[in-house]
Amino acid sequence: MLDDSYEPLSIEKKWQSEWELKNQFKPVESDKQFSIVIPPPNVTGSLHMGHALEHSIIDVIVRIKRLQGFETLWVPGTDHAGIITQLLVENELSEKGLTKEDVGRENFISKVWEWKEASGENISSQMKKLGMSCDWSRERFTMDEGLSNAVREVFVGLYDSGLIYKGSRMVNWDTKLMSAVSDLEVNLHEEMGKLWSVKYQCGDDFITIATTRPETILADTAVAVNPDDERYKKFIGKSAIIPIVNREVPIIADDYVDQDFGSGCVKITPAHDFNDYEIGVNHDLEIISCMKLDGTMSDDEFMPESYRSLDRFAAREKIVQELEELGQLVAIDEHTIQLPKGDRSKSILEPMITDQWFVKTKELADRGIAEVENDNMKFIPKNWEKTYFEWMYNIQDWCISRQIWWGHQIPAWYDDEGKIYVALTEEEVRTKYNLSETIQLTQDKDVLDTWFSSALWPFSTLGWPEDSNDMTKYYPTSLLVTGFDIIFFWVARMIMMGLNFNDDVPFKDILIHGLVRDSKGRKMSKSLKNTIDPLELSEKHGADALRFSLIEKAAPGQDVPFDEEWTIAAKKFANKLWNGAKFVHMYSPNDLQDKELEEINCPENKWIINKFNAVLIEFNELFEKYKISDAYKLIYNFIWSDLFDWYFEFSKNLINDDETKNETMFVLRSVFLKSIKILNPAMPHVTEEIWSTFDNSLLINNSWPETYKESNDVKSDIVENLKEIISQIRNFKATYQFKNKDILKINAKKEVEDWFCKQLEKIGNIEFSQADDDGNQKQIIFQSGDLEFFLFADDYIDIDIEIKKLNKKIDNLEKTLSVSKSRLENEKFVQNAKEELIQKEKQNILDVENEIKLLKETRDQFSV
RNA sequence: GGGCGCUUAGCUCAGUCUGGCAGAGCGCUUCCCUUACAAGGAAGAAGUCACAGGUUCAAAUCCUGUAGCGCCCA
Repeated sequence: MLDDSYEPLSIEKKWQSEWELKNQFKPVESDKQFSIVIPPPNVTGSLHMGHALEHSIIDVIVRIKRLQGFETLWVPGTDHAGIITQLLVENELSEKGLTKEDVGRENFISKVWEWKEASGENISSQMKKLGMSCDWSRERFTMDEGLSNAVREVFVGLYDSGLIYKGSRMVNWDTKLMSAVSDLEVNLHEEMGKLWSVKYQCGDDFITIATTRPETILADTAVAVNPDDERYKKFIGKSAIIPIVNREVPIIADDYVDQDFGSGCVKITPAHDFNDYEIGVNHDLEIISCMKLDGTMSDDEFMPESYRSLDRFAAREKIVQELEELGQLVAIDEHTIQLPKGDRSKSILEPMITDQWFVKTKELADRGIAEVENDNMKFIPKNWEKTYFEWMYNIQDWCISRQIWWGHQIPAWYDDEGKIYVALTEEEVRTKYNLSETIQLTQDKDVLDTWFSSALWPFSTLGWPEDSNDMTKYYPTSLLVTGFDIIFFWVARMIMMGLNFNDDVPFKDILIHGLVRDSKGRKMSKSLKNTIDPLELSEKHGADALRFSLIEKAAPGQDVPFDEEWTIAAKKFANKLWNGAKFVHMYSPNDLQDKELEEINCPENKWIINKFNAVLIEFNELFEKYKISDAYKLIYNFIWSDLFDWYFEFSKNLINDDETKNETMFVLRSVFLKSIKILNPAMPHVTEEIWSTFDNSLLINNSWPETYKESNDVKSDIVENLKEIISQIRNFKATYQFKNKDILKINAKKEVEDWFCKQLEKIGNIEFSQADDDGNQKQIIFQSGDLEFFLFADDYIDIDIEIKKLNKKIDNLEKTLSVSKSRLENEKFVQNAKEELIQKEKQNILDVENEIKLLKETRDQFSV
């Protein structure tokens, strides 16, 4: 039996261990499969609201598919988050006064693994507390042996087919991490900076350039003007002298120069700016670097000694000062600049020319585009495919090497002369390239971008490159659920890799969810102190409540401005279910016989069954379209209003009557339990607990409910009229300050069936009276459909108030009537509108006219 | 500069694809501890569907434009 009150925490714990113990999260063999991989959270992370939302959506889908009889697999796991994890362990070391260089690469890596063993289970255990039904036996980590093999295999495969190359290119360089980072990991911050105007000598004349980065003047190798700029035409082809280093550089013409920006004349520093680099290459300029990888000025010969090894920002101040002393600083203006900062380190990034590994993306992207264009993969909502296309059409080669230690070390080896050999292992290199044992080989020190291994996730987690059973069964996966913020980082790359190595898409549907924001719609961030801890919420209100409150609000692609009120409301709903279950037990004993629908005779029972059918059908349709929030709002309203508020009340009266008792007990229990089933994927714990008090089986592996055989009996429609009459009576009572339990004496205008009278008497708290209507007494009328009831007004009310109320109603109805009439009077409407609609309009006029007539009669008799 | 969204009740949002009398939850007001449930029940108030044009018999919905807000990419 159920406890008196609903206490989520204890039942949630109980069912979580029960399900796992009974292996309920593993796929059960079937002829149809549903598979999904988790977007792997960072191993360093802890669960935030975004995860809670994403996982709740996935879990609902997974649990529904499971109930629908699919062989359902949800693979969990985490990624190794190269940069963050390394920083984290470095910080731990620095507390002991050590650097990673002090302990050495090998020791450092084992320290990271130690950390992972100790703290890497955080997210998974938090997910378990929320009841996520992943197959934990298949949990994966991107640094696992199998996944590392997949990474090497893919690297070698791409290299051998010419899709990976190594080259000296300008990349975004993080001077703090001492590593390259990807274009995507650059965040531009708009900040107030300065624009310095500096004049360079040019023969006897001067030419003034404008720059936001004066410290790079030391590496200038040209000055550029726009070829159409009349002011500077005479300078083109001449040379200018770079101050301080006194380097003579050419003055070139290039369309890139904006005549209206600054002086219309720019310095060109190919080694320190992406645009300048391109110009440098086009004009065959000398490329000189003035900065070392750690962001201090270089020690090269040309560098004045006082600048050598000076930090880049100190160098800026010094050079400005020196230019001023030289009289070459013309002006300093305020200027907003876009500062590129590292996504992880937050330090200001520096464009640097370095040797890096790249994936050639064009060819891979073309195929990824085609597969979405031809609908082999669908974005939901569809408009996100534009974002995807936009990026894929303009894709740049992907810099995949990182100069850090934690990650997949690149499977490339060099001989003494620096020649590159690529294979899975050193041994294979020797075989593949036929190298003798005497040749010394050293492996590339760099590791791969974490996203490189994440890109393989939908197949590396299924055992690829081994020819595994899981691969055959579960690839391509059915669905990916993720946020729009990683369409580029992750989704696009998975698509490219999946297609290239498996000749098939990695997933068929891509369901995009929004961002969880605070209740005012602001992004959640630590600095705003508006973050919410999902685990805390779950402990306060229950995991079911948290899950339901997220599910109910998460329309595809829409942001979720979250409010704890929702979770509180969802907990109230769970509590309501709890009490509803107690009600069902009380009115319907457990040893009940199953009944066929043909034996159901009561209109009230038919009514709830028809309602349920309609709800289930609509729920299924919404679910197929991934409109999960709408689907659960629908069942929520059905359970609370139709089932609990109305049907439970009807059923009390039916069960009190021996004739209608048995079938009602059956319908009550059956509709309740089917509803619980639909709810189960969203609120798995409380529904399982309730189920367990009715049935010995588990709900989690039960089957998805089916509709009852349709009952077309129009009598069940009269239940709607009954509800309306009851509402009108209650409204009357509320208006005139009667207590609900005050019994009103009501007359029926014409004969109504017994069942109807009984329900009306009990639920409406009225009593039928046979009082004669002599036609002279004022009446209050309750009317719905063609049913009419009345009471004698003088017995109960203030006539004036009632007249005002009636007039308001009549006004409203007349408005409606005139709309309908004007339509029908409109020839074009009659010609163009569907016949069905015209009929509906005609019927509507009759109904409304009738209603107005009644109201007017009532009013007129009051006015006498 | 390019792209994508959003603007509907006090709040948060459905509804827009596929045109047919404006919806939900929360909040608010009033009444009620009625034997499943006060974590509850009943009743009620509340909207120029951002604005301006257009198409149509009919527009929150389709088209054009404007304004405000947000996000992404340069």
